[in-house]
Amino acid sequence: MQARAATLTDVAKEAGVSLATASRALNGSDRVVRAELHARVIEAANRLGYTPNAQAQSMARGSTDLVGLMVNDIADPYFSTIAAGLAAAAEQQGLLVMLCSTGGQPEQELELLAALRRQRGRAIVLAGSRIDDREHLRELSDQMEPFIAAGGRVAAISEPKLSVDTVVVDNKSAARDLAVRIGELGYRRPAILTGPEKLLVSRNRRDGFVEGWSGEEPIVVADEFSRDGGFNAMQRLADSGAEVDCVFAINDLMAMGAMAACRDRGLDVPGDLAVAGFDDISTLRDVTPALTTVRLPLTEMGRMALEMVLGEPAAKPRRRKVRGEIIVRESTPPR
Amino acid sequence: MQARAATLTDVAKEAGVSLATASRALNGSDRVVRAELHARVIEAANRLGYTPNAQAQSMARGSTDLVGLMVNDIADPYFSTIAAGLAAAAEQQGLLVMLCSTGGQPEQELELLAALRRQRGRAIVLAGSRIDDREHLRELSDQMEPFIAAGGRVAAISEPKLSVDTVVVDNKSAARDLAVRIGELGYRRPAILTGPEKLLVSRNRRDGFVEGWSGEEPIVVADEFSRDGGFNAMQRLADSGAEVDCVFAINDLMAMGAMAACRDRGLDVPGDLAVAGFDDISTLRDVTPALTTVRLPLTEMGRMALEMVLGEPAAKPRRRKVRGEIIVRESTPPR
DNA sequence: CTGAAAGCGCTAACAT
DNA sequence: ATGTTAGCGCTTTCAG
Repeated sequence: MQARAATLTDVAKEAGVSLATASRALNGSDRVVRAELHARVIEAANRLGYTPNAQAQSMARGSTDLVGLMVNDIADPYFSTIAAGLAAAAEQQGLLVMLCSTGGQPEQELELLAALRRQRGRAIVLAGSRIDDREHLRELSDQMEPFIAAGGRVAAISEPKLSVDTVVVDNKSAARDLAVRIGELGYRRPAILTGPEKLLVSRNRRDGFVEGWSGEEPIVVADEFSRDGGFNAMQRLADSGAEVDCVFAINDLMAMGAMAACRDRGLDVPGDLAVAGFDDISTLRDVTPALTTVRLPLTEMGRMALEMVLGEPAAKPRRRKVRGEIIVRESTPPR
Repeated sequence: MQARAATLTDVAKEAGVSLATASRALNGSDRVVRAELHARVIEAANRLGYTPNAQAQSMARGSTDLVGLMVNDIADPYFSTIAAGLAAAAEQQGLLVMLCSTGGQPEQELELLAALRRQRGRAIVLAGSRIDDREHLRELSDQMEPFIAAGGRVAAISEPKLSVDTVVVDNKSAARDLAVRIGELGYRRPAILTGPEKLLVSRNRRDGFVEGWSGEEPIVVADEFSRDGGFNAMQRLADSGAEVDCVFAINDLMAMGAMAACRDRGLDVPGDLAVAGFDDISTLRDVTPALTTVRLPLTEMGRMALEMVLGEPAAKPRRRKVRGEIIVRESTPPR
C-alpha cells in the first residue's frame, strides 16, 4: 500500500514518457500526442489508479472548477431546492459546489465567506435573506471586494442589498398581490405572522401585504422564521383574542406551524380561519387543507444564479427579478 | 484593479519581511514571530486584502480541508437533513463540504466520485441507498480503492454494501417492528407501496415489513421512490380493487403521495384506509392526519458519518447501526 | 510531436 | 527570531 496517491510523474515514469507528454495525454486540451504514446500513458494511469490532483491543476492553470454556495440552512426546503437547482447546473458545467450552511448567524456568514474565498472558487453564490445590518453588510462587502477585484464573481439570491448580481424575488409585490387576492376572496380582517424584523424578507413580505390590503390595518405578530415561529405566533395571536378571519404567514413553514397551532386549539382551517403561506415548498403541496401560497421557482432560481455568476461580468450589478405566482388553494376558500 | 489576488509574497514585500516570516505570522502554527513584525504583516495583509490560497496551502501541506458529500438528491428532505447534520459537524472542524447530487444515476455517481477524488478531500461520504448492481458496485470500489490506499477516507450512510465504514439504518428491523405494531393496532390487510426493486432501501423496508407481518402476505405495489411514485402506486392499488385496510409506504414522501391519491378518490385517511410512512421528515410532521412513521435521526446520522470518516481508521470497515423509532400517530388509529 | 524547465502560492526544513 | 530554499503536482512556454 502506497501512502500517497500516484502523481503524474509516476505515470510518466511508468509509461516511459516525459512529464509533459503524460500531462498532454491525460489532461491536455490539444491532442498533439501520438496515438501510441497516448495509449501507453492512459494505460499506465489506469494501472496506477491515477487521478489528477485538482488542487495542483488549479494552481498551475490559475483557475478552479469550484463554486461556493452559501445558504442559511440547507435543511430548510427553501434552500435545499435552490441548492438542487444550482447543483444540477454546476454539474452540467463540470463544476463542483462547495456548500456552506450559516445557520443565519452573521459571524458564520463572514467566516464561511472567507473560507470560500480561500478556495479561490470561480464564483460564490449567496442565497438567503440579507440581514439589514449596516455593519454586517459592510464587512461582507469588504470581504467580497478583493475577491471580485481579483477576478472572482459573486451573486446573491435575495433582497438586492449587496452590490452584486442578484436574483431578486419580488417579495413585496407578490405579497401585495396576495393581499389583493385575499381581499377579493372576501376576507376582511387578516393578521400577518412575520419573522424577525431585521430579516428583509420578513419586512418586505409583510409590508407588501399591508400595502396591498385595503381594509383596516392588519394585525402583525412576529416570531422566528420557522415552523415553530409560526406555531408560537399563532398561539399568541389566538391568545390576544383578536378577531381575524385570515392569517398570512410569511412563509410556508410558518404557515404549517400556524395550522398546527390552530389544530391544537380546535380552530378549523379554513372554517374558522383561513391561512396563506409563501414559497410553495414542494414537500408541502399535499397538506390538507391545501395551502394558498406564492409559488417561487426555487430550482430555477438556483440555476439562474449560477448562470449569472458564470456569465459575462457586467459593469453594474444586474438584477434578475423573479415573480411569485399566487396559488389559491383550499386554505383560503371564497367566503 | 489588480487582475490577480494578493499573494503571500506580495504581503511579505509590503511588510518588508521574508516570505517565511509572513507565512508564520499569518498561517503558521507556532507564534515565533516578534510582535512588532507580526503586526506589520497582519497590517500589510489587510491593506492588500490578502487571503491565503487554500489550494496552494493544501499542496504545500499535503492535506486539504475538504470533505466530499454525495447524495441522491439534495432537494429531498431526507438528504438535505443529513447534509445539514454533516455540514454543521464539518464546520465545527473547520472543514468545507463539497456537495454532489447524483440524481440517483449510477454514471453520475461514478463521475462525481471521481471529481471528489480529484479534489483530494480528506474524506468522502456517500449518502443514499446503494443500488444492488454488481457491476456498479465494483466500479465504485475501483474508484475508492486507490483513494483509500492513498490515505483517503470513505464512509457511507446506507445499506452496508460497500466495504467502508458505514452508518447503517436498520431498515429491515424497523420495518418489521412497524409491521408488528400495525398488527397490534388491529389492521388485517396491509399493502406495501415500495420503490424500485434495485434500491436496497426499498427491498429491505418491504422485506422487513413482510417478515414482521403475521397475517396473510401483504400486497406489494412498486413505483418510484418519491411523492409521485406514492401517488401512482396508490392509484394502481385502488384500481386493482384489492381490499386493504392499511398502506405502508416505504418513505414519507411516498406516503404523502398515497394520501393525496386517496383524497382524489374520496378515500378517507384513516377512516377508509390507514397510512404509514418511514423517515419522519420534519417538514411533514404537521400534516393531517399526522403520519405514523419510523423516525430516523437524520441530522445525527450526518454527524455520525463525518465523525467516523474523520476518526481513527479501523482495520475492518465499521458499521454503526441506527435504529428507527416507531412513531404512531393519527394516520393509523387503533381499530 | 516530444522533452526540459520555469513557474503557480505556499509550507517546512534548514541555515543563520 | 528570521531568512533561504527546496519542494508539493501540475501546466505551459520554449527548444529541439
